Amino acid sequence: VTGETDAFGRPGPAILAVDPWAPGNPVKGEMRQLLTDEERAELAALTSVVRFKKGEKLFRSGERAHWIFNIVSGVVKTCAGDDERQIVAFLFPGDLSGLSSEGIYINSVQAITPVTAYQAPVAELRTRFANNARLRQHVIYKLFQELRRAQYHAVLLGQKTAVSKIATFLQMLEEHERSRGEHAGEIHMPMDRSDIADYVGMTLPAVSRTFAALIKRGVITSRDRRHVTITDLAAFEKMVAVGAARDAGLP
Amino acid sequence: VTGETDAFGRPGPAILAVDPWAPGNPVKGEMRQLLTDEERAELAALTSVVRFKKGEKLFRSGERAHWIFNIVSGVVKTCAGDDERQIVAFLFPGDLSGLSSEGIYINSVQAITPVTAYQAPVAELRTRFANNARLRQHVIYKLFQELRRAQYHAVLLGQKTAVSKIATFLQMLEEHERSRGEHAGEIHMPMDRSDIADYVGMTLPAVSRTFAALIKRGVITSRDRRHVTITDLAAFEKMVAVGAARDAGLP
DNA sequence: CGAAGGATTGATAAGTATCAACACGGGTGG
DNA sequence: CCACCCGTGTTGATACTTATCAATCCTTCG
Repeated sequence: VTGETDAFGRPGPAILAVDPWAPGNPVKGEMRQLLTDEERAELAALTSVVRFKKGEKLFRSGERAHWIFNIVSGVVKTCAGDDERQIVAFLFPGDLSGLSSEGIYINSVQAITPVTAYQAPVAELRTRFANNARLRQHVIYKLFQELRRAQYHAVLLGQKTAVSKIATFLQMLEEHERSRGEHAGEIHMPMDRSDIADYVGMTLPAVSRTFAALIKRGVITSRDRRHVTITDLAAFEKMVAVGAARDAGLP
Repeated sequence: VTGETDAFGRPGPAILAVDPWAPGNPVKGEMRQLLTDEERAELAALTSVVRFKKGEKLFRSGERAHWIFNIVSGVVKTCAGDDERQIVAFLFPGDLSGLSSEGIYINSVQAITPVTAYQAPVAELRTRFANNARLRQHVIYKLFQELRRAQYHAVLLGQKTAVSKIATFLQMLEEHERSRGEHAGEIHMPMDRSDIADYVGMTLPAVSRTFAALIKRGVITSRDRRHVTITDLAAFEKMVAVGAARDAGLP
């Protein structure tokens, strides 16, 4: 294991999540690093660091689920089954990947930027689980988090108009950045238009048109294809699924 | 606590799920009761039985999350936020409900049939958690299960045509029945057309028309509004999201 | 500089949302 | 027991929106 470090310069796997039960977080909706430095060091002993180039696959649906991955840097897309046109989630640093059923991966996961990740063998992780109640608790927290994100994704997909979908998508990204203190007034989209289309349930041309429409109406401005800024917040929020972000306890 | 029993005549809370890691289940995709009789008895000591009439709400989004619910009989719908037109899941016996963020429920949950449920206080459940590693493990299994269901729901919502959505929805219900050994060649829909519309992201008239179209094409037959049978399996499967059910490891 | 993949834009047609009227069915009260 | 009534579901007509197919533009990388 090399000396891979996170954004705070600390080594070892990291799990970012909001506590599902404890009220009164310092900042509402802000995610915390759940693992202590000791736990991260302990887990680091099990794991190896792997790197993936943009476009490379971490694993495919149907393969034996030998590994759990923990994203350190970069972004990956999670596709349902092996159909790349069905994106069910984007994963960022601090997220876990490797969902399986009866020992078989049920997703295909692909890097959409250069990615660094920790890789832990499931078998050893399970024995480690047996001895570490706290770790299990943290995994539960993280799964709660993922469930909330999946629900919000469903809300997005349930929207009937293209502008609602794209606006909701942008709000997801903004809340995501905010929850990890990276909010800079500008929303960064690491994925390409085609990935956005597959995530929001639209075609690529429709996504392109919708961004153009939002810009034309003065709701957002775009520095380049991957950066947008919300310029008319009132109009923007009218387009977003009513109260969904707050109600869903994003992220 | 009264002597509430499950379908097998055993008392106490029940968690149904597929093991995410162990291969070689007796029947592929079949859910098991995760809790031992002893664990169920132990949990029963914490819980009380509650009953809800059709249409009654178990809890609302925004309320303090004091309780976790375990469905014993009946079906509930889980709505994102407090918007009843955003159904993110239907829950059946053996499922858990009470997802929260920072101590606040993020869903509104409503009975769509008469419902019996166990109700356990979160505070006590957390202390019980600390002493029972197995129980935590089971909760993790169940959350994996829910995550898979949520992903499959996203696949459904991502479908572009109405017949794909409805066919995928029917296949979800069929797989659901199959996974608990209730499959009888006929699919039962406990929810009304309006709930289906809110779940698949369509309007009520569109749902109605789509069922009519499937019947007219001879793909399904309908005994009454709540029971359908697939009569042309080949045509049916062509309408379903390609390979999604198998790939997603349903349920 | 050229090529290849990603993104935008255009024209057309298919499909669903919408609005509205009507049929059905189950429960209630006479 | 029957009639009525209200909630649920079906059906119809129209307008809007996005999927689709296709051509062009832009950008990035070799």
